[in-house]
Amino acid sequence: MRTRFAPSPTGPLHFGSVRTALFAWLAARASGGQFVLRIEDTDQERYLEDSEALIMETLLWLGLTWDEGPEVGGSHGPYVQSQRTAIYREHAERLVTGGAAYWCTCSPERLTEMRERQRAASEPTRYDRHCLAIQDEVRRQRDELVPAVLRQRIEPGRTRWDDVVRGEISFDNADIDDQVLLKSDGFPTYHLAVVVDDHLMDITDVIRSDEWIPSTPKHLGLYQAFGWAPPRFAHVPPVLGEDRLKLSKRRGARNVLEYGELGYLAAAIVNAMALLGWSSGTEQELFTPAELVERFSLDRVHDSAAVFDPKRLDSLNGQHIRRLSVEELVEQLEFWLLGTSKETRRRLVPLLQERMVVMRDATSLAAPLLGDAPWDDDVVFPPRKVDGDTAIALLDTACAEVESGGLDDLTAMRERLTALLDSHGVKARDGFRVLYIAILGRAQGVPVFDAMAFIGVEVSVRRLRAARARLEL
RNA sequence: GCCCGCAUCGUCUAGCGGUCAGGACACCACCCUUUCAAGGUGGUAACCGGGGUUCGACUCCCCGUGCGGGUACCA
Repeated sequence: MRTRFAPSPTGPLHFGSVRTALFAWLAARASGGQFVLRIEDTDQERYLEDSEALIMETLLWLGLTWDEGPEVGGSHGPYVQSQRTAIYREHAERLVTGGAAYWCTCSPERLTEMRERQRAASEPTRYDRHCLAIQDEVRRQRDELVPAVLRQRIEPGRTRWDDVVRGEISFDNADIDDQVLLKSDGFPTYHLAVVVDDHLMDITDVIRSDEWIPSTPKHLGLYQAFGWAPPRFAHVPPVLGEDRLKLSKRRGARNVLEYGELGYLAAAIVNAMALLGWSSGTEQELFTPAELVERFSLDRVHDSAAVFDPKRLDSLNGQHIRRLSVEELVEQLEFWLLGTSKETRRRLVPLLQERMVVMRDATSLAAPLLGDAPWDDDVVFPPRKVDGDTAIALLDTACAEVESGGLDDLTAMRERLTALLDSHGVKARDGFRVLYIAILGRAQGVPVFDAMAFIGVEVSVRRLRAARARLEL
């Protein structure tokens, strides 16, 4: 199987477009075939600088490597459509010769008016073939350099295909427009380019978003006109935002790379994307990319739109983080715990790992251990259910404990402090909040005894005393 | 307007004529517990509506409704 991802360089990739790329990649990898990356830059007006690099960076980050395409090359290149214009021109000629395409010099104004008329008459809007009837005249106009487009001549009949995810779909050709194949600037439209390229690049399975369903009959018509066997088509459902609208750049869908900056793991993103429209059929929901490759198949792709749920991503990301080995996490955390040594991170990981949803959480969780622990603005101290006397006694005792080597045996120290709280009639769960606030600056965070062991005797004592001082005021 | 597609808990989904309609996320409760998490246990929660077909429909067919997409010299 050979599949491809063919984005147009009109901006960064969002969750929905990458999900489609992922399905194409998984299908190729699952079959042991190839995955091709092709840049569809036939629209010069919408071209956006840097998007090509951004697209590749995104794919690479997620591990969606391509066997052929920009950067890596391949035997079916070039892989950028703007470098293939001669190929399209040549194929367009073949269509003209075979009678499957014709030139049209209709003005945009006439076209607009025509469509309005059709709409008013409850007819489908499609080209009325005005120019087809006067080809001699059109030829003369073209000689005089009147701008012209090449149109596909749609044959009467019915077009049907067996879509890999949708099943049979069919269209009455009477509803299909005589599609523009070559624009007046000489560039091909998507429709011509995609068919020529998919065929020339030996793509066996066209996996694309379902917004292409209505233009598939045109593509099928082109395959027929060229005398080529069409590929299989798999139209995958769209990914919707929480507003139930399709994710799009225009509506501010987030650039996938931003998830990396937020601290999401590539593996978790891939996992979450795969679950949007695909399921394994088993109850397993946590997958590594390798496991996905093993299990994926196009025929298990669901056929209705999926709303992207960020909470689900969070959950998956937390699970992937917990699946990481200590060494892997130590490695990955370098960026989030800047300036720390590997050894330091090794000591931190056990305290952080099960508390992280995104990598970025490590930064705030570890902050009181790596630097100062300024008190949270709305911290209540002493906390509820703990009277001042008890708090003072606990702080003083803890201080003494720490100074006399209590950090060498955390369990024993904890037990003695628990006993102290007991004697004051305060529950450990309430009383120890005093310690959390003193050491971490707030009542939640990494286990406080481990935190004290990490920051050491001197810093622990200083923080305990500072907290104690607040109670005397 | 015309064409196409889709329809199971709030969300992602399993289901492919006979199930107490299963799982995950989220939510709630409890357990564990030095906080927060993590983990464990349990719970609330769904087949869009109407007709058929059938001994029997979430499952098949039709209609309606809703939603999505297309309808460009954009992809």
